[in-house]
Amino acid sequence: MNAPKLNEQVCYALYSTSRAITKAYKGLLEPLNLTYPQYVVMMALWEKEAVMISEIADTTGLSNATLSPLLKRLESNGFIERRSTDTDERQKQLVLTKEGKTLGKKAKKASEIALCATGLSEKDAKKLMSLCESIKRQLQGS
Amino acid sequence: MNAPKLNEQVCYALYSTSRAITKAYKGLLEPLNLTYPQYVVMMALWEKEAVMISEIADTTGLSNATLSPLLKRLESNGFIERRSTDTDERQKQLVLTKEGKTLGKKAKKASEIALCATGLSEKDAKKLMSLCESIKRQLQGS
DNA sequence: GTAAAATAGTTAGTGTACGAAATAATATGT
DNA sequence: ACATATTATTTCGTACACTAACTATTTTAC
Repeated sequence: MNAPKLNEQVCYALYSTSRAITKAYKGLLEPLNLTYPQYVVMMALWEKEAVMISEIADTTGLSNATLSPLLKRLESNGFIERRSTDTDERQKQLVLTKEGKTLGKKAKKASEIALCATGLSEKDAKKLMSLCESIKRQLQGS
Repeated sequence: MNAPKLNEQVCYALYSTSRAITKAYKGLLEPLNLTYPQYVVMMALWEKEAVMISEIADTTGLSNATLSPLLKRLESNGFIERRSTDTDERQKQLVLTKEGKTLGKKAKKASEIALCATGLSEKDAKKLMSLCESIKRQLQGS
């Protein structure tokens, strides 16, 4: 039958590998009280400290609709605070709590273990990331 | 601050690229009445025709809990049938309907357009897939 | 031959993910 | 000035995605 085959699909390779990695991260992030998507959002915050929700949406590529409840969970876990701005009542600023900042250092170790677990050489890791970047650029453009 | 950075993470590169591709597929699969995960399951079925649910779980890496409702949707859309086996009342066999088989040919075109949209050369596509395979192997083993 | 272990699927509960509609506040055009 | 448009975020509805608990059928072990 002339139908697409699972093992020939670049897209499936990325999809399944991404899921495998998320699973591998689970054990590393659970002690930190984070899920993988929450960890992604925290990474965006560790780099910038005080940002609006839309900025996080831009840098992570996650939709506002996804972020809204996720950020509430991060807040109720005590990692961030959401305060509205003085100048514009619509936008909300995200600020790391002391606990949220501390988390950054612990997470550093988790990310190193995870990279190790992939078994990638530094060169392969770089290659993989550049291929991914090129795909994203291409898809954005079209 | 000594925290992990988004753009240095192989894992995030895969995670975000996979999401970008799924989004790109959306427009291609919508006319076929399929979501991306449903399309993945259908690919597994187009290769083997009559299989048990656990086999699909093995080949796709999706959990039974994920597959159970997804297969119900595929059934209610008329692409597959789920019948229980004579020999073992527990297991259910998945069989493609005529419509389900026809879908394979239409999907072939969608998958080609999607691969094109990534902008990858054949060589890069192969490289990417082999890197992904190596990561999955490594994570499975540990 | 029957109690206990194993197996195949489903269900429950939590947390993404997204598009589209809703809400609320600010900016703009006349 | 004030109706209209724009912007920032939330809510709604649908569909994954996973672990753990449950149900229902075999196996197996004694």
